[in-house]
Amino acid sequence: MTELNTYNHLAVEKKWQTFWETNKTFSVDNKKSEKTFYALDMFPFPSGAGLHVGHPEGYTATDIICRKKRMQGYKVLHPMGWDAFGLPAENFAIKTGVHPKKSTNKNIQNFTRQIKSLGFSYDWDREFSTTDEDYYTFTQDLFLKLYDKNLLYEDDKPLNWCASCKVVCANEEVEQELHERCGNVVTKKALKQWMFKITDYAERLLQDLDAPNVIVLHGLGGNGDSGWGADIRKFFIQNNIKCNSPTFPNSNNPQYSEWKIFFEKNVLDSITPQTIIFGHSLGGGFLQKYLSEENLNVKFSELILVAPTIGDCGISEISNFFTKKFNYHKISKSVENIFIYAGGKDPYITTKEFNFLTEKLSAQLIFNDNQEHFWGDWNLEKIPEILEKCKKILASTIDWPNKIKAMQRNWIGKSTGAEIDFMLENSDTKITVYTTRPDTLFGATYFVLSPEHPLVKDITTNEKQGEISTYQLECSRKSELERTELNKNKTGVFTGSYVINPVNNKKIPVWIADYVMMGYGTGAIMSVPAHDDRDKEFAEKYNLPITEVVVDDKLQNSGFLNELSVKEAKEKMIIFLEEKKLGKKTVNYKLRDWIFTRQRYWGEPIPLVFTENGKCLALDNSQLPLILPESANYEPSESGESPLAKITEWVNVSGYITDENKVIICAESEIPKNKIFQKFTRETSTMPNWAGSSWYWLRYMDPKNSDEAWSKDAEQQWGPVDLYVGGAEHAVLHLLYARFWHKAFYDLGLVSTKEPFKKLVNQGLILSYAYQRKTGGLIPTDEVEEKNSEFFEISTGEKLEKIVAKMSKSLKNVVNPDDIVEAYGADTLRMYEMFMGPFKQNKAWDTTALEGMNKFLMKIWRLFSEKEISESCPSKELIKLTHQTVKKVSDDIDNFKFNTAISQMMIWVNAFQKLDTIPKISGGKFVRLLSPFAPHLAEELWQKFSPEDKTISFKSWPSYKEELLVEDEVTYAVQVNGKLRGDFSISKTATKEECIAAAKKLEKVAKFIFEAEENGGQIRKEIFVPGKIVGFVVK
RNA sequence: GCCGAGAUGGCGAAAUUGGUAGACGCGCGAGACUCAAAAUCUCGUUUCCUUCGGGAAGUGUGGGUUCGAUUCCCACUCUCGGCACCA
Repeated sequence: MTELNTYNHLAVEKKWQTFWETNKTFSVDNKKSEKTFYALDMFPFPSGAGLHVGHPEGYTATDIICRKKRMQGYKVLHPMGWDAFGLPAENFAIKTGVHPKKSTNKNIQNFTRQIKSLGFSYDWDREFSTTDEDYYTFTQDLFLKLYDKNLLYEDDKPLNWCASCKVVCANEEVEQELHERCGNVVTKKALKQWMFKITDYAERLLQDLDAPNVIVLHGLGGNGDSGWGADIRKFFIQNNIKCNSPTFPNSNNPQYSEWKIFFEKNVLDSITPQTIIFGHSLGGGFLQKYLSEENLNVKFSELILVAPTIGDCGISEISNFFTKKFNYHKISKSVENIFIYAGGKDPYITTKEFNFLTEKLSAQLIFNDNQEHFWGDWNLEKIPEILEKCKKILASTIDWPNKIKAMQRNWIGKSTGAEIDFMLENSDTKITVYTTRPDTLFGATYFVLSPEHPLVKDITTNEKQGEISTYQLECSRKSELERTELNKNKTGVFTGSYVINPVNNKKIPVWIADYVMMGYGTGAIMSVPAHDDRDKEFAEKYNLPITEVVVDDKLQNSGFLNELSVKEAKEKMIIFLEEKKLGKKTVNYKLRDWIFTRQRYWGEPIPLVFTENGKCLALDNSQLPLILPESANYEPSESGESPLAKITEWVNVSGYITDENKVIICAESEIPKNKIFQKFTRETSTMPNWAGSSWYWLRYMDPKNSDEAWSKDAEQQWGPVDLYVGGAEHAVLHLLYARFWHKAFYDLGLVSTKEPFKKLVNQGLILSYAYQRKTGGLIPTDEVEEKNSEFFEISTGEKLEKIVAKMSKSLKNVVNPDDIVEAYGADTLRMYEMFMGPFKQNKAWDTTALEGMNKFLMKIWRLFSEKEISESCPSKELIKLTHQTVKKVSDDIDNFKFNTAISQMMIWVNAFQKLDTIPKISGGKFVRLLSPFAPHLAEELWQKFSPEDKTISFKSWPSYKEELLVEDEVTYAVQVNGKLRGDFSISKTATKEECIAAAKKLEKVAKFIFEAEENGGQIRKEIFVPGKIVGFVVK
């Protein structure tokens, strides 16, 4: 092979990486731009093991999309950084004695080298680590903002304790009773901890998972199919959001009663808690009147009143809409948020009236001096404030995989039911239960308290005291795991007391049993063994009575509920309970507050101090960053005390309290005159590693800002993240915490969107092959030999099965990206990982297929270096192929179908390699299509096309012409009775008759029709699908 | 048990308003080039039958709708992932 044709991937890749780095090709500034795109990879924890081949999978996908967006003229924010606080770094430090700061920095260096070797187009000027003082000063600052917002409290209830890591963990970090970090059993331990009130946000975290549906109500003389109302509908439907803009009857001469009937028939049912309603002019006026007089079943999300009529405005046609004053209080209670868009030049409604309405509805007013009535056939472009609003709605609507949304819904665990009060027999003690089936109250035949319920000691009769205490002790000794594992065999003890069923005054026995948990509902249940499996099992074991109250969705033995359906009975029972003050409708969540503090060294110190009286105060902002002390003994303790607690000179400090009730630490000599010098002790716990990752996407927008975590301008410019790519393992950890903090930031006015991540995509895992014995044991790869596509264990000769398994050191099937880059190059690794299979699916690593990809890239190299690039015009066929390829690759990138995009590029190469010279116009398009996938090779090739360009990165993305995609001649398949019998080619302009005639002429078709006719059939039907199929039905 | 995703050649997989199932790649087979090998190129490669023209079957299973179903509907089996005594 000649020197000319050798592609030296090591040299070429290094050359371009250096070029991009020294020229800061991918750096972006924050100057305002119309077309921006923010793509984010879940930033990695820089582990000592280095990069896994799974990392580049997601990184390559975002890189492809970013490189394409840049070529399409977008300003692209594509950052990378390090999530470097946390247990593994610290555990490594304890094992080796190397300070976590040192090992972390070393790991970051290694990760940086590895990631840079793959040629991703990150803006490295925005890089940071969560462990940087410049970064965690703002983690602490934000913590204090949330503390001031009263979202934190101290609690000393028993919580999850990992004895192996000697650390408390959040509920989200416990998987099947095991600590997700180390796999050891988690036990309960009572420790004082800071808790985040994530439960305050439960409803919003749940609701905002669902997309809104938008309804637009037009005004007087308007309709749903013209003007900006129709534009809004188009806008949302194009973005996959349901939108309805109905046309009201007789809109030139409207009657309220007629509109009301129409609204109730066509719109009302579609109103959900996620609904957003735009009402223009009379449409807004109508809705005010409707909400003022009628009750909706649900409180909807947003009401956007655009130049709303508010009363008699002198237009005779609508006088019947406003016979009496609105009940503004009732209107504002029907909806979460109201916005009013008003214009200073509105001929019908005065500014004074708008202000009046805004105040009455506690709405937000968006006022534009120059707007008139937002009317007519104007399109959305002409009403920028409404367009802005639509974009905001879209930005707050998340496009996430069902799986992740389902997991979050499940974790939040909302249920609706009732709390019902039961009275203890012969006593005025009241015990409340929570149930989702209030309809079955007549079937409650016994009553169970959790063993930890505070009332147990009060209600236990003297003779049962001993038995109960023994049982309680037994339960407290069981670990959570045992309690769950033994769930097949329920246990419990009778307390000796009875409660009275409030609907039938029957006395029912009170038991305690550990299948009822203190943490959910009220820690007490009414048992309906006929209609609950767990209650039934328990009742059967202890011979408790069972009363059936529902048969085939009909209530029976249930007094006033008899004959009702379950749904009706639930409603009626709740009304009954509320009227008699025996209970109330209740919503319950499984979500618990977020246990935030950790008893470890390697985390952000918490900027809180305690006075000598034990009062907790926040540090003044000027005290940040509160630096993690350098020379700590970072061994954790058995007691759950943080290693920081041992550094007495750090813990014990003095200073004074400011007028804002914040603490400043200083020497006595520095105290202002009117302040008292006093002692404080610091909070010694640290934050969990989730803290740093709960706001990092915002820091990338403005990473060098030393005054604030991010500026408003930067946030408005880039937020929210357009595309977020990472593994599904963070479904209820990072992704829930991040949404929670972001919503709190939204409430604080720090961000302009309700959700942080617009589109979320999870890549599949990259797995490896492993070899399994019949008995199930896995054999390391190097102890296996292959004979005729079968696998045998070398030592025993036993036949093994090839299976797919996670990469692991012990199986010796780990692939190191460094080795691949060295041997085949970054482009090969990138292309291979994209070609392995569908992006979202798990895939097994196959080295021979990787080699195949390398061959493909070398084929491309030879195509453009061995053949002359000519000015010749490609054939019609090849022009068509090139345009098809442009379309396919463009569409596939947008849809994360990288595997088929690459297939199409292979088809292109296979066709063009048959030529003697490569037409420059086609080749240039191809190289640009290739560049997001294999940027090094593409840069190198681009020099052959356009040596005056420094880089291909900003060349325009190729376009295609729709009309060139179809041929002049099309091939029709011909079917007889649904079976393929032949095909023919014909001009694409041929008529149906011409095609059918041509089909009948085909020998085989004629034969089958003839045979059918021989058997007494005839042509019953002729089918014609333009451009595709001609069919005959012969019977 | 509940929720989510999925099942197509020897293997990874394509195929969306229902219209030629298996694109593209890996592997395998044959050939060309070569002293030879590697690399490269060309051809073939769902299964079964075949008189070599072709024919039949075929997308987890069983039904249904249709001229026509991988695609839509009903019932079921299995695999993977998550949650789980949540009243």
